[in-house]
Amino acid sequence: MDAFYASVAVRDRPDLQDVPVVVGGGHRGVVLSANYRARTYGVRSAMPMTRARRLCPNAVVLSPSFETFDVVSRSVMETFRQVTPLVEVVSLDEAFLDVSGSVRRLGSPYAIASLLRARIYDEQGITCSVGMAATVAVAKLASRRAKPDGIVVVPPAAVTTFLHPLDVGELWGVGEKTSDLLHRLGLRTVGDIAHTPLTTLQRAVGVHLATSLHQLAWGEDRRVVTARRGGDEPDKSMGADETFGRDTDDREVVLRELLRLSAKVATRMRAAQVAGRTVTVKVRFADFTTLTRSKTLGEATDVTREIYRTATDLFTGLGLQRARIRLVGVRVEGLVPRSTVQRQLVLGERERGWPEADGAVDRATRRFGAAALRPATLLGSDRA
DNA sequence: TCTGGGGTCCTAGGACCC
DNA sequence: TCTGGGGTCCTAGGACCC
Repeated sequence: MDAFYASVAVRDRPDLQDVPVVVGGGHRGVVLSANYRARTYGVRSAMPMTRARRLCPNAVVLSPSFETFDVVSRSVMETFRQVTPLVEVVSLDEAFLDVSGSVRRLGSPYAIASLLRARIYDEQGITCSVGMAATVAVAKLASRRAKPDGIVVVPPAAVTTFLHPLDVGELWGVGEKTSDLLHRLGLRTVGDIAHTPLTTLQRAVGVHLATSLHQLAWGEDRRVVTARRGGDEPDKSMGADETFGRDTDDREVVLRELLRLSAKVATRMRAAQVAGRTVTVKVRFADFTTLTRSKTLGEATDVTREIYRTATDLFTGLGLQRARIRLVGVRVEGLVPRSTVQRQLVLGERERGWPEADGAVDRATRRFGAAALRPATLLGSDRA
């Protein structure tokens, strides 16, 4: 989809059609999506909202509505599945389709792309762009070239001609840091990567990335499209973090936030019927430096109190003195199905304890809403 | 009022086991 | 003529993706 969140947000607001629109906001947020009008001012995704407002003071800022994005996304994916069952959902607004089996029924790949774009525009009122190639990686790059509202085909014979002039940063797996590193080494284009000895590349960016980049630079990509929906595979970790409205050095404020985040994560884990062994706490300071501390428990847990206790131990272990803290986070890794963990009986432990309390909280909030029941420490932490 | 929140994967060192 | 090799697990940090 082109500028997905922004497109959906303005879809029912014709008055905003030719106005710069930015989806994002929050007190210290970033741009989640900007329509093409806003982009002419230099506004980009992931940019701090402060900067976006400075670049484009007359932009209309809309809050994201993920429920709506989710609904639109699901229908778009269903439309894709009418063309081929081989739809690999990458994110809310992106998917790979293997249409090789649909050609006889629906015509050339180009015709299929046109059909899809027309259907999605009719049904959802938003535009999308399609890249077509014999490999997933090249199709992805082609789709970027096709934006907005277009189609780009890269036939097999044209792959290296298409790839080699591109900046190294275009390749999947090359972000800002690696791009800078490669540029410093004089490697600016995908062609440069292709013509650099693999060993040289490996010394620069590590064996794994080097091998993958070298292959991609020559258009080699063994990945196949696998029919997959978002959330098909179980999560390996679940976490939550939050940036404070303003930096804090108040230990009580931090601990309260750790409790809120622990409860949020544990609730999600119980809903998904998983438990995890490793608890990680993340702390970001006012200067944006970030550290993590983790602890692996003897057995997996989904108990709010156990996650919280581990998180506070880890935080306390840092021995911070009046540090200005910007963000804290809690993550649980090593998730396994709840049914596979057998709770160890601890000598002297109550027959009923925190796990039962969690169960009661879950049942109450299912019936009466998330605001129905919460630790007293967290009362008054929002307006509910 | 610079810089969100949800994830995954890789690297590297050290402990520990056989 | 000091101390191998292979493996797993844990921890911390970092890069990347959407």
